[in-house]
Amino acid sequence: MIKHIEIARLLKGDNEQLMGTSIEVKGWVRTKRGNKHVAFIALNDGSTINNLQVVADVERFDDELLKRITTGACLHVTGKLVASQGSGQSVEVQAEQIEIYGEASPEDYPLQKKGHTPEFLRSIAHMRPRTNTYGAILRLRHHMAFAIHKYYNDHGFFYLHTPLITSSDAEGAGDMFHVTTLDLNHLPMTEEGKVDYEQDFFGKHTNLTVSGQLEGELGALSLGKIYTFGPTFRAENSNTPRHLAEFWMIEPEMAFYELEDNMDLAEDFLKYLIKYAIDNCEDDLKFMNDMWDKELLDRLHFVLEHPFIRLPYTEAIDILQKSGQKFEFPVYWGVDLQSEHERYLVEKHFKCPVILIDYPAEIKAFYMKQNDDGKTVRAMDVLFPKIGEIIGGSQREENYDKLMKAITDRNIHMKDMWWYLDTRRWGTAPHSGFGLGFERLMLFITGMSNIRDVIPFPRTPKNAEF
RNA sequence: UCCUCAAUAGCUCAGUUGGUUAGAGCACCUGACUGUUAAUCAGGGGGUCGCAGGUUCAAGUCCUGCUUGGGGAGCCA
Repeated sequence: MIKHIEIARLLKGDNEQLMGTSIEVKGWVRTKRGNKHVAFIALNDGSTINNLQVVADVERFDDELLKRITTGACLHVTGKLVASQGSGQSVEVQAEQIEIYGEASPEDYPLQKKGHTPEFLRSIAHMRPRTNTYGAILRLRHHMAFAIHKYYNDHGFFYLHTPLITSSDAEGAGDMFHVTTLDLNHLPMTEEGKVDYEQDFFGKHTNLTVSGQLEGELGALSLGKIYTFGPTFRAENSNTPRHLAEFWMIEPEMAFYELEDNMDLAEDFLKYLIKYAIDNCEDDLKFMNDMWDKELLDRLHFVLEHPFIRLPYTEAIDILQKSGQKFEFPVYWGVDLQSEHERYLVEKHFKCPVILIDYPAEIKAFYMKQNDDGKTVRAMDVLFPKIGEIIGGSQREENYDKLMKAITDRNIHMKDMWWYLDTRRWGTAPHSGFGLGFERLMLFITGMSNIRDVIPFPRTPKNAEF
C-alpha cells in the first residue's frame, strides 16, 4: 500500500509501476455524475489543473455516503489505479474505500461546476482558489516567483531585503500609508499644533514603503548586483484593472550597469520568465488560453521570439505626430505620454514590445542620470501589448552635484535622505536598476485582464476583505 | 478622484410605449438511464427586482440621492 499520492504524479506519464496497485488519494470533488450502477467522481487536489477520475461501483457503497459526495466535498479515497475504460483520461481509480473529510452542502456551497465570472469569484476570494482558473493562476504565480529567484541567483545577484517601514517620504512615488502606534483619537500635539511624532513608536513619522529602490542602491553599491522582491504599498485612490494598493515588485539594482546594460537585463529577464512558464506550466497555460484568452500562447511566443524595439522619447514623439492618428491628448515634446500614445506605439505602429528611453527630465524622478543635452534623462519604460508599462527604470545619477541640483530643482526635502546622498559622496559609481510589477507580469503570463484576479487577496480602495 | 455603463432566482441573463400571477439557461431537489466526460432525459421547488426617497390610478420599467461592481481616464508598477 502506497500512502497518499498527489494527483499530479498519478497523471504523469511515468506511473507504470503504480498501475494495478492500491493507492490513496485525497482531494476536493469537482463534479460527480453517473447512474444507479456506477458513479464517476472528478477529484482535484490542487497539485495540477487536471482531475483524477474516481469510479465507484454503487453496490459497494452505502447510498447515504454517496449522497454526501457533492461538488466541493473533500474525500480520502483508497482504490486501485487502473487504465480507464472511458476516453477522457488515461487512468482512473477504482474506489475501494471512501472517507468524507468534509461535506459541502449543495444548498449553499457557492462554487458550481459551471463557469463563474471573475467579479463573482472576487466576492468569495476565500473559496476561489478551489476553481480551475484560480488554481492555475496561483500555480503560475508560484512558478514565476520561483523563476525570478532562480534567474537572479543564476546570474550572480544577491537577494536584498529592503525595509517595508520607511521614514523617508521623498521617494516621489505617490501617497503613502502612515504607520503609527499613536492613539488616533487622542493624538499628542506639539506647541505648533502639529502631531508630535516624537512620541510615536519610531520617534518620527513613518510610512509603508512605496519602493525598495533607494535602499536597493545601497546594496548595489556594495554587493554589486542585488534584487529585491517584496510587497509594496501605494495609498493612491486608483480604481483601475492595473492598480493595487498592495502589490509585489521586483527591483534589481546593478553597479557598473549603464542604460544599455539595464535594457539588456530587462529584456533577457522578461523573456526568461516567459520561457520558464511555457516550459514548466504547460497545462495551466493551455487552460488559461482555452478559457480566457485565445491569443495568450501566441502572444507569449511572439514576445519570446522578437527583439524589443528600443526608441528614444524624442523619436516616439516624432512617430506619434506623423501618425495621422487622432489622439484625445495632444502630442508635443515634453508631454508625458498618455495610455493611448503608448498603446499606439506598441499595438499599432511596432506591434511589438517597446523600450522608450531618454525622457524629458521634468517628467521623471530626481534620481535619474542626466544626459549631456541638459534636457533628458536616462530613463527606460518597457511597454507591453495589452497591459502597457510593465517595467520602469533608469540609469541613476551618480554625480553628487548633479543629483543635488535635481533635488533642489524639484523642491524635495532631503533631510531624511542623507544616507542616500552619502553613496554619491564616497565611492560613487555608475549604476542602474528597474522595477517590475509582479502582478502586471502575471497579467501578461495568465492572459487575465484585471489585476485583482492575479493576486490571492487583492487590496484596493474600499476593499480589504479576506 | 473624474467620465460612462450596470445592479432582477444560488450563478449568468431576458423582461416591449409604465399595466393583471416577473421569465429562461445552468445550479439545487425527485425520478429514469450499466462507463459518464461542464453526462443526458422528465418533473419540481426557488424572487424584499441593490438601498432610500419621489412621480403616477398603477413602477422591475420613469426621476433624485446613496451603495456596490464593470469599462475608460489620471496617478504608476
